[in-house]
Amino acid sequence: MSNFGDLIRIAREEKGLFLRQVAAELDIDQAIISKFERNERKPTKEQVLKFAKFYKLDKETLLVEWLSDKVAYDLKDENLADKVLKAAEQKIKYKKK
Amino acid sequence: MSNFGDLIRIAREEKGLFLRQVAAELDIDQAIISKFERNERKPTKEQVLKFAKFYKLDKETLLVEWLSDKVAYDLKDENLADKVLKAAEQKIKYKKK
DNA sequence: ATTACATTTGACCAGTTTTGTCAAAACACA
DNA sequence: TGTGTTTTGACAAAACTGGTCAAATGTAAT
Repeated sequence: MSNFGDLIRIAREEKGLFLRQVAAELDIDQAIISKFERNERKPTKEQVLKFAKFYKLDKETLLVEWLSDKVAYDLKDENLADKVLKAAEQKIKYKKK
Repeated sequence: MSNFGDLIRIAREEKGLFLRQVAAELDIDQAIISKFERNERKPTKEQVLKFAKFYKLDKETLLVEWLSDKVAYDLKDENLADKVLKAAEQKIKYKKK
């Protein structure tokens, strides 16, 4: 199962960059990026988009990864997760109309 | 499409109670309950359980309503909602193992 | 229109959580 | 040991939440 941290760590390693370099480029403290890569902290949406652009990753893929991490985290203690997701789906569908 | 606010408003009206009375009984400010009923504020989990008990509503139903409101709210601006929910479902399944 | 009561609104505060900064500690390895 | 990278943790600033209260608004009866 993938997650946001893995995606950006792999992307960075593939490009052979150091945290320091990415930090300078994106203007985000390298300690924070280290935490993002280990899923210890959640980035903001703006940061997600910065990573997508810089690493040339698909924006949508990265956003989905990030948002689903968040949702999964919110529901982590809930044994009702399945029902909740189904109900949420209905609500979102309904709102679209 | 139902939501948490509607459920507790209907329950209160069926019992013919005023906000003031419910507020006193549950020890929650009546202004806040008013906001819960209009979905202007989200209650805490403890408050959800208080309502379930007081109105004799099914705990699980109310919790699902509350959590799915929250998830739907988080995804309200995202046209990726479907993908996000599917991904979140996988992540939750995966974690259970 | 005035009274009486219920609900809603909005300003404010306090406590919590989130985000960012930094330097020191830990790690890797020549 | 020395050099460079990553991780950790303490701290502060900013953003978000939840609660309190009083004033404003709504509603119905007289």
